[in-house]
Amino acid sequence: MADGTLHETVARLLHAQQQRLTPTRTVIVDVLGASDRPLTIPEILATRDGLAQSSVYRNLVVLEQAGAVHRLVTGDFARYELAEDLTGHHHHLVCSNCGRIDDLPATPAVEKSVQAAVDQAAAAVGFSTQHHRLDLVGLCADCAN
Amino acid sequence: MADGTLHETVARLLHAQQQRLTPTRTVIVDVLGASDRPLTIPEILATRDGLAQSSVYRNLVVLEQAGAVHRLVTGDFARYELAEDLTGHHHHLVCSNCGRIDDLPATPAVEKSVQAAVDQAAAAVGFSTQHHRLDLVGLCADCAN
DNA sequence: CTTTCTGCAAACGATTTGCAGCAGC
DNA sequence: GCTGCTGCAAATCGTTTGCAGAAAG
Repeated sequence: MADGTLHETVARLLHAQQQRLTPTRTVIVDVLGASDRPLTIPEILATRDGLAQSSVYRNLVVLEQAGAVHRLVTGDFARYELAEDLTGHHHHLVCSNCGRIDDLPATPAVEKSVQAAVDQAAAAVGFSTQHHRLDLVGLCADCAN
Repeated sequence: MADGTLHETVARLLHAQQQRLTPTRTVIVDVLGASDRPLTIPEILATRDGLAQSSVYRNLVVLEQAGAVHRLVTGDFARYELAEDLTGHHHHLVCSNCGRIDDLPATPAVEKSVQAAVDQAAAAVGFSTQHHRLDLVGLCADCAN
């Protein structure tokens, strides 16, 4: 997705919540958009000087409520990524040794069978599925040696 | 799994780490084993009187390191369940409205396609998969109305 | 007896919030 | 001007840890 389009899309999501696309929010969206994996708050802060920690926290809440950003907690602290509407559906590779998390683009074959078989089982117990999360836990290339 | 067998299995896991199956640990294992969904610390504390919060936290760490208990963080705080070795592989139904999490037994069909297709994609980027986590996010029976 | 477990209370650290100043409309 | 955003510092809250007594071997 081109940057211009990304900014426009986020701006639209924010406006729907009576929120603006401020400079700080633009920076956060750019940082997340430039990464191929979910980032922690310290990682976001480290990319640019002049970002206040509390502002990043606060804006991530706003961006998450607007549906532009997704929060995920796997280890000891939270990580953030652009919402799948903006980046496309994907899964995560979680390294059980070093905690690193990478993105793995979804494969159509898996998606289809997951949706079909699991949604059916879920519906049987009265659960209406909105979306799913699939994480693979194992050793990343570095930790596997 | 019969209770006797469960206790024996957990005791064996603990002994492998030079740890004992103490009364508090037995209680925790029983509480988790009696539940069909992962429990929070407050929920565990509420089931029995006389449990000290710090002891529960400390013993859950020990039980997790021994491989008897699994910790998962989805919302604002952690939840615990018996390890899949003891309960069998399953997925989670996460209610996006009330935060409730229920277990969903794994279906052989999905497992097979997930393992095959996703593991292959992961291996292509140098990742060696140990296991996977599949959560369905949506509305539980109560919240769907 | 020595080592481990327990419970209390204090410490910790990631995240949240109150407040005063600044920017946008 | 009024309303919302920012940054600082203080508060919050789930979780961890130090310590002294109790329990297990």
